Amino acid sequence: MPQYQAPRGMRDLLPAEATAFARLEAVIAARAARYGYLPIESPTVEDREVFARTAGEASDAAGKEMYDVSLHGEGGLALRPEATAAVTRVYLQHGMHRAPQPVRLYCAERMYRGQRPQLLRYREFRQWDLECFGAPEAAADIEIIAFTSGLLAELGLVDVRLKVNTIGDEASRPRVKEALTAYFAKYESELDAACRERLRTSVLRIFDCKVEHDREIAAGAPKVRDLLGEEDTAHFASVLEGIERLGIAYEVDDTLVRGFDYYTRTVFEHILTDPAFARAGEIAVAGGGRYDGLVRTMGGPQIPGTGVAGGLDVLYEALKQQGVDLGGAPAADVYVLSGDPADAADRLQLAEPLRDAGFNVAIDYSTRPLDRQLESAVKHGARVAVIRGTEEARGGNVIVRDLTKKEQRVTRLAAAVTEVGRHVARRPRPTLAAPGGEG
RNA sequence: GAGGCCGUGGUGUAAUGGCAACACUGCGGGUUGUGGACCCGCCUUUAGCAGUUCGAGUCUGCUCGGCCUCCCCA
Repeated sequence: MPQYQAPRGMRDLLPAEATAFARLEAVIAARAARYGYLPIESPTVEDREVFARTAGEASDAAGKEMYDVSLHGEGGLALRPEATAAVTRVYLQHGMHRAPQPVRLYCAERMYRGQRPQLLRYREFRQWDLECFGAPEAAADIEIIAFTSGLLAELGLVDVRLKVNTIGDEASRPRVKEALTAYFAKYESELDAACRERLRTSVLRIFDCKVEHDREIAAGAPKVRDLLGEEDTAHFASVLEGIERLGIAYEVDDTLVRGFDYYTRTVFEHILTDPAFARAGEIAVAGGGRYDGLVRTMGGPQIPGTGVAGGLDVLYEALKQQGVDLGGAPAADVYVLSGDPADAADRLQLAEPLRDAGFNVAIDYSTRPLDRQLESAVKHGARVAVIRGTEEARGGNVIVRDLTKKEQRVTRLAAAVTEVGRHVARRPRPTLAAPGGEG
């Protein structure tokens, strides 16, 4: 065991995984852009209250699981456990509620929860997130769901199912709570400790309980949907109709409620169905819903919102489990070698035009014998070796050797780029200019 | 946070309480000298700290870490 290791529940992404995650994020970001969602980034650290006030007292993520941050003994800050409240803070702080609505925002950041680590559950994990502010219409919910289902399909994830439910708006909430509290109170002595606590703090979450007897009790509870007002019902009907029109498979789950108290009306989750992940609970690869009271809760005006967040770590594992090719770290295309132990500067100089031409070029810095250098180049995954400092490669010549075909050719130094190009493709180079006009 | 299982070089494995072994990888050296070969050597060792014992990788306790269940959720 090494002396130092990554903190509990946090992990390092090595080149192959780091590359795969970057590609995954790029696919999601591009899709978000296609849906008109603009990227933002926000600090890893926020005022503790941003989460504590919005998530609800029954939420562990924004309660006992929060990572408190202190500076010189002063507290009040926390590592963000979820995205929505943080993005809402950004929205309000920068006066985006006075920009043309709706405001559609996308981000992909790391989240932190001080939970006990398990498979696919880390203390530091990555989430992609879409938030749409200022759109009360069911169409916004539908689009968010469509985005997510489409994303998973685009990536090749098929072992997944969509659950949808409505929990009503804030006007219905007192009626819902009253009815459910009255029902569950009759069984209070039979409920387990956690649910007795929820009876006081967050009745709806009793539906989340996994204790068998509690589930039986919950099965007899009044359906939330039957307690809602006309507008809630109409909204939900529109959502369902919309998803159907788009050909998205779904199921209504009467007991689906989410872990944060700010949700209103629409809630949904995309659940993994592969047996490898089908444990006692269900693992959600994405989930979200509407939060029409959140902006006001945070001190802003009454502005509705709807959004979705998904775990990148979960997504990555699910795709891998399903055999989707996630690629690996791009190895160097070209390795520069030399038989001359004293030509370090020449090797460096030789690599530059190749790099400018778009090849990934690594250099063997050593003075090892040439065969060792070749062996090393192969083990580093290079496809082509460019060799100088030998008998053949003299007077402005270099050898370009295809390491796969084991064929080589002596060429003028000036023609090296062209010759290498016959064996490996140039890689596209990112630029600063926004493609397709202003971004 | 609660309960359970587990932890041997970089990786994968072995070792009735009695000399920690093997394979692969990596590094150094050699043979060869434009490659995946062969030979020699090295990688400071049983996650850490205590304890029981003549003697601990093996037994006990604590700590750290991983996995599973509860909890919670991505």
